[in-house]
Amino acid sequence: MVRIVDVAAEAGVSPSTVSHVLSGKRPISEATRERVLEAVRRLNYVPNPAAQALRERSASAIGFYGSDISETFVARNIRGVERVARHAGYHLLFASGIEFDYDVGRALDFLHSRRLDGIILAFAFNETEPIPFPRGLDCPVVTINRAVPEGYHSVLPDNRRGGYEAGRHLLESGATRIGFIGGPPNRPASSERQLGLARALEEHGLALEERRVYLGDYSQGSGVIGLRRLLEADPGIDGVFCVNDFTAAGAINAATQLGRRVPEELKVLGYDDRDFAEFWPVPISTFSYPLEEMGQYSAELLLSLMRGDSLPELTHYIPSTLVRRRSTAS
Amino acid sequence: MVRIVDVAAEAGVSPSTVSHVLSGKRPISEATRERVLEAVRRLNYVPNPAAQALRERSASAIGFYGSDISETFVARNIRGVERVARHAGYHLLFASGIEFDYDVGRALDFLHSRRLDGIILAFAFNETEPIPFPRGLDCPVVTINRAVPEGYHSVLPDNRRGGYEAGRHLLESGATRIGFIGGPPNRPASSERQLGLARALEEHGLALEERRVYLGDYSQGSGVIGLRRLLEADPGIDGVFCVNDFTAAGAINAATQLGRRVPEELKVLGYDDRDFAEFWPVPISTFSYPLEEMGQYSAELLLSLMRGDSLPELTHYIPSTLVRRRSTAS
DNA sequence: TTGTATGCGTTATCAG
DNA sequence: CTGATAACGCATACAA
Repeated sequence: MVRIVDVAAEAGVSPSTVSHVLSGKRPISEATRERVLEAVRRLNYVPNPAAQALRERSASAIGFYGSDISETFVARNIRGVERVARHAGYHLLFASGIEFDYDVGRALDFLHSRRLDGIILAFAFNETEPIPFPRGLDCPVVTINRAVPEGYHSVLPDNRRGGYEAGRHLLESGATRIGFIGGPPNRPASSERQLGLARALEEHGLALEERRVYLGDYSQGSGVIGLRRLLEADPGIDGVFCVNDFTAAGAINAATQLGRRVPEELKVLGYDDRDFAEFWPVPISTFSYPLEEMGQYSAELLLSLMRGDSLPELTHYIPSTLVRRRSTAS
Repeated sequence: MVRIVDVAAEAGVSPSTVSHVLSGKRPISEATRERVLEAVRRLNYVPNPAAQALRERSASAIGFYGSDISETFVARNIRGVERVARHAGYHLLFASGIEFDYDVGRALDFLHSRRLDGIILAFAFNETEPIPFPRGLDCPVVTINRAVPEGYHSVLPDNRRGGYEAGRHLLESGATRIGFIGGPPNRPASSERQLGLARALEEHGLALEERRVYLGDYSQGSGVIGLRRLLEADPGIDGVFCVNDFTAAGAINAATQLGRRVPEELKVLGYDDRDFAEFWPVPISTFSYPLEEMGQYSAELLLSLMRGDSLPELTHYIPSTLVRRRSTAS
């Protein structure tokens, strides 16, 4: 492996000159500069990152913890993170929750043992549960899609607003007896969307009636069952907001089987903009997240923190965007 | 940050003793051993990885290049890789193709600059194109889902066999006039599945007739168009093998619109086992890949290579598994 | 504008 | 069984 001294010898200068040429941290005469750069090129010199890290007390690396990388949303976050990180000269060290039995504490210890300059934690939507959260970390941390008690900065989708816009959209498309098929009651993503929906209805002088709410488990199956239950409770329902596209797909399937035409007799609105939403037999109206942007934003946040900036707001809400398709056409 | 000398002081021994206790590379008396371990615990000592890397000439890190991490398949590969890598004490450095405009060479240079001990390249299925492949790397490399000219080891799905089994399955479920909706002609995944299908038909005394083949672009839309074309060319078609589930979904949509009942009048078989295949209005029979296992296997391969083993076969085929659902029920 | 010398924290060689 | 010491490759404080 070629070292800085080799380059120095080749260029006929001292190692420190080579170092300074490369870092630009002190003035160098154009002549020697050229010579050094030429030598670097000729020998194909790349600084040894371990030596740099040892010397600089910084690995130039950011840790990315993805609770479940095989979940598209987490995977898309990482793209945004990567773009910003690499641009700033940082590498990404990867750790997934699955390998640590979703024990964030252990995963963080692991990342931490690598002396990273910062850590980003990206969580899947609809995820299983509270975070058994870590002890004191001595590097900046930003979380995506999960607010964390201890006051770390987090980047979150604005679920409340999404739910509100869902309500507005269903009302605008002509529905008046509107139901909700959600996830388990303890999941913020679901309950906040429900709250948003309720507010939109209230503003319109309507209530989100108890009997028109079914809480399932985010699955397609709970869309099927949920829709049946809702129609039993109130056969006049003409619009359903589903907590995600899986549930919406199930609801549409069930509606079709029961002979209710979507969207003519029943509007169905999903969330997440999964790939299949676009080409479902009845294309599903839904909300899409700016997932890469969320990754990007969180990385920018982290870089600020790493620079020592102290940023005021700890929670950063990112809006989702309504995607209009046939399932809610009026 | 606590260093090895601190631990040594705390335990009343020399740094070298601490090092040896931790590495187990030379005999240590039980007494000092205990004392050292106790000190390590008390001070919460973690060796500085940069110093280790500098000294050991190895970063204990593996590079993972994912051509497109937001593609579920690549994402699931990484899980298998991670499991094996971490178990062997390696960390994962991440780089995605998108950030390098899919220029594998540049991405590899990047990873390489980190002096990694090995590199895994995972490619998406159905991907855009030939690999502009890298110059001489001085560390072991294994690719997933893409054979590479220069003789690197690669782990590939057995598409030929998948196509063959698709043909057998369609025949067994009663179809005799069987068509194929594929991807672009230059994609090995598609053409190999087609070849496998053709062979299964031939063994049965049937031919995969030209007019019963439509080559699209892997999308849902090409399933729609493809099925129409196929039915125009031969209204008697009673079975279609689609190159993936998107295409199969489109084919089912089109069939339904044309009044052909699936599976009663037409069997449709997909590939990939996408999430929606399971709950498509007509659940889609398909093939699932052992994606994590492929990741695992490639990591094991890489570790062997890193140990200096020289392994004979360069290409390792992994079979996919038929998943029987309603779309091909007899 | 350039060069010399030191230390980052670890491991391993050599001596005891 | 244990300890002192050198070296890994770099960046910088200091000297010129």
